[in-house]
Amino acid sequence: MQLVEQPVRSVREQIVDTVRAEVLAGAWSNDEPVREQALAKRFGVSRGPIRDVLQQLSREGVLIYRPNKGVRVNTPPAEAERQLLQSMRREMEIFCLGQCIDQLTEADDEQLERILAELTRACAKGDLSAIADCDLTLHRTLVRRASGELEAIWLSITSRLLMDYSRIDRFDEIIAEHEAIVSAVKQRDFEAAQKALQENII
Amino acid sequence: MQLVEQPVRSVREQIVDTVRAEVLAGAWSNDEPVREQALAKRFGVSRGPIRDVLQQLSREGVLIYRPNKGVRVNTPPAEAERQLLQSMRREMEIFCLGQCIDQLTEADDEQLERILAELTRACAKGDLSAIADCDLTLHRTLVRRASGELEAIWLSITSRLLMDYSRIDRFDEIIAEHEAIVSAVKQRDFEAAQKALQENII
DNA sequence: GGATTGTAAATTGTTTACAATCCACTTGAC
DNA sequence: GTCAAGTGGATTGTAAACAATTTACAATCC
Repeated sequence: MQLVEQPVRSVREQIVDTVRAEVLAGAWSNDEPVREQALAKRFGVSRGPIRDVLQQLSREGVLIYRPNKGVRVNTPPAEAERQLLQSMRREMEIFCLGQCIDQLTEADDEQLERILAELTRACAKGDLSAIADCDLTLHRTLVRRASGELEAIWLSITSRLLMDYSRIDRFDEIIAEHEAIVSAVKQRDFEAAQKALQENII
Repeated sequence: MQLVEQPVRSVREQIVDTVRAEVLAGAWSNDEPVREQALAKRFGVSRGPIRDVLQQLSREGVLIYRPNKGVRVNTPPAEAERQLLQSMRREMEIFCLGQCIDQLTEADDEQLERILAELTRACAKGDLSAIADCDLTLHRTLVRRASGELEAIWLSITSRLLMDYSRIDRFDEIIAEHEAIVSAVKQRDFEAAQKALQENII
């Protein structure tokens, strides 16, 4: 019998996160189509689960799907849309912060620290894919604590915003900004955490 | 060769819209699980496409998925979440209205009128499922004209908000509010349309 | 009697096979 | 030489069979 809520992510979820991180880091070409069979072979599963993965990432806006033509990497949103999405992302994260900050546990703090350490290591190595994944995961952890319902919406907004993540190169800024967030959260200082979030989401 | 953007919806999309409308109208029980095979038989397809449909509706928040246990109807969001989602929905629709109102064509006007007529007919018959579908489709049409990218996000917000649509019974108000929206849009009156939207999204 | 274990049916998850569609290239007429 | 239709390979869409998991119920033990 299972005592704690399963931290075990299904195979499909792992593939989703892996592919998303790679796309956000710019590892894939924008024009080249994504082939189902190639991914199936790479991850050692059949095309069925891969199709699920591609469908989910399409709904997130990371990939774009056209009937009978498969999927390809999506393009970043236009400036007007980007501003709207940015505004919505801020609104959501601050809401979620307010919802969850008072019921966070030490285990949550430790997890945030782990992600932060992983982010630092990824920056040191210049591993864009890992950096994108850590950045997303850190924010996502807070959102999820507030509401699993909102997580899916938040993800489809934020993924689109990070579509040009590969342009980012100021690693030191990334680390500093996320250190500020984690530090404020650990002290349960809502005002400071909110401020740190605002400055990170630009 | 295809000149206009394909108005032909795939079979899966049609099933998605049908099931969503039924769930929003309260036609399905909240506790009873949704069985893949039953749906496959009903729509005359195999389980593959049905699984795609269920996955999409789960990501929209209409259904909720648990590994190895299938899906069931989701519950409406809590009050705090509801207010956030409502605020985001308004923000999005008004943004989309501003983006699309100046490039709408007469064909768009006619489509809006058709949906409005369908909505009126559905209200006369008291067909909750059709009412929910028409309501959603009318707003969705405007959003889609502005941006296909935003449509998916908007849908996952609005579907959750309409999860307790079945409570609605003031059919005359529904008709009046949507008539106001369509009327203002047809006159390309942004201010009036914005006001009508604000009053409809409460 | 109540709890626990074992078993069979039902359901989901995955794979495999096949049909439909698309795409690039060839072929042929003009 | 250019453009059109045809053709073969590749890719996606669907269906059906198989494996893994869950669920309900019966049998067993204390």
